[in-house]
Amino acid sequence: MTGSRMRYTWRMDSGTACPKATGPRVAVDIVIFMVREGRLKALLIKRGAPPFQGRWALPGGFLKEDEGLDEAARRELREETGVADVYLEQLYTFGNPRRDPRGRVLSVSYFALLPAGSAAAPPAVPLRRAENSRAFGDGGPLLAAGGDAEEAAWSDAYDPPQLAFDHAAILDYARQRLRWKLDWTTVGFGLVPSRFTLTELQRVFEAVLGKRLDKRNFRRKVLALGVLRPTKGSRTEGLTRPARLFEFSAAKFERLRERGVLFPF
Amino acid sequence: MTGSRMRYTWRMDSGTACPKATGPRVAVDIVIFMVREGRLKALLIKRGAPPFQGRWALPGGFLKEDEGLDEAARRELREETGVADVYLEQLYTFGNPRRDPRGRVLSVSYFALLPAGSAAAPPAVPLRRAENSRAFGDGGPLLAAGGDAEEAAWSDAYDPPQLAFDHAAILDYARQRLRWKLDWTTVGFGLVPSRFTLTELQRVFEAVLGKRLDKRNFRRKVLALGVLRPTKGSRTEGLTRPARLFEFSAAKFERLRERGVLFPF
DNA sequence: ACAAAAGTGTTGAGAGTACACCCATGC
DNA sequence: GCATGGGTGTACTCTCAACACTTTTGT
Repeated sequence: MTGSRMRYTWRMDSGTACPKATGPRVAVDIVIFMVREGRLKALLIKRGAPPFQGRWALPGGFLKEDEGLDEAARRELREETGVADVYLEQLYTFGNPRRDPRGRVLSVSYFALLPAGSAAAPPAVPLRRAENSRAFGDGGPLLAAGGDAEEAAWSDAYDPPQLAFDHAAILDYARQRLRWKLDWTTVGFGLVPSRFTLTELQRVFEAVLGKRLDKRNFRRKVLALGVLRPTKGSRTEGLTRPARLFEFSAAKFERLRERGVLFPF
Repeated sequence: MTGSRMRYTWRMDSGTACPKATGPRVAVDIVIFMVREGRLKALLIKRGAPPFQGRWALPGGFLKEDEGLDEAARRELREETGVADVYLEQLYTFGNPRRDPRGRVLSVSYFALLPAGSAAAPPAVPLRRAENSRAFGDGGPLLAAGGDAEEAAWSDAYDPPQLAFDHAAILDYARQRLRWKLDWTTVGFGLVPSRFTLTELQRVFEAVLGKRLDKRNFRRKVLALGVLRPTKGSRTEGLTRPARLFEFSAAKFERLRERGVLFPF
């Protein structure tokens, strides 16, 4: 048996004095992925307050009363990046009693996928010497509760700096999950804007998987899914032959669900 | 915006008077799977106290202070079934603010796999008219905090009775995850005792997938994994030719990890 | 005409699926 | 010797991986 044998007291009321709902605090942390410069990046925040002041950490904040988990994650996401309507999936809940030196804090972690080229996010900066400041400002990030001087930057997801708390494990896990799902589901389309060329899509897959793919095989496979619709448009990258723009066809989704190809959840 | 705009206050101390750690309460609920009578079953508990008194629910209880999530899940599992050292995996965290009528309760859900034929678990009883009483008794189940008259029974996992809270969704999700992982990982071996015949293993797979499998293909596939070692022993099921007993060879695991076949986590 | 990326087919290997008969044992 | 489950092999299909050249455009 560990030290505390106490069982929480339970009360039906909700908004009054203590002791009321006495549980651990719950943080919602998000791994926000995006492909930039041909690499998979994750958004990090520099903590402005102890503990781990000055350390990089995942964006996140505390769950509010009467707020759902997904809702909280979307709120954080919006606060950090200004985006809504992106792919968001719950990852795992980390609950080591010592993961936060301040006391008991669970972290319900999520991962989100931002389309390559999205605006409303901090510029890509080599994180080791990040000098960029906050590049957004509606509600302000919650993470450094009480802190100020924050920075946000896109870090290489495969080579992050030292992170606060157990955020390194969270990031690792998110990377793993993303890679795993990339092959068996359609999450990959979440990393690409609504209209994209097949080469762009391939670059995104390559960035996540960390290896080159064969152009012909990739195109065949992705087209065989039957969820891409060619548009009339094309995009000319530099001074060369224009590439056809495709878009994601939500209509053709259901066939895949049945095959179990889509997100299993 | 929802009603409460309050942000939790944060204090460094931990064990004193309130206001201290003010977060939602956190329950740990477990879907305990087992194959019996050729069907996939899940262990359910009849609630002895409101809310949902008399309703069936997943076994579970509240997270204790200073207790890790996995630790809590294992404790619950031990309390409900007496077993330890079985496959246990975190499933998902359910956080709808209205999921518990008493107030805010998160449910960190797990699923566990018990080897077919394990003792120390309630007898199989048609759940609709379950008459069996508690068949175990070290700490006693935590779930019906304050309740008494509990029962436990194995329900068909594909056709459960009406469940309390959002436990139906949790069970659904667990079934889905189990099925999904069965093909791509080695979780299936968690549902089988340490030594088993190939037919027993096949029956378990069939119960989970809900369909018949071809004997020859099944054997080829499962042997091709290279993680089964034939033992000297055999088991004679009834009055017929004895079947070879196999065991799981943990040694040959690592090859699979690399191929990504093992649990992705 | 040339540079630069877009686009396109074929072949071989391995995995999955469908399918039917002989074998060892207890009675 | 027979009933019962244990155990085995082959052919077809499909998916995946390897591999190189022609086309279109802007300069």
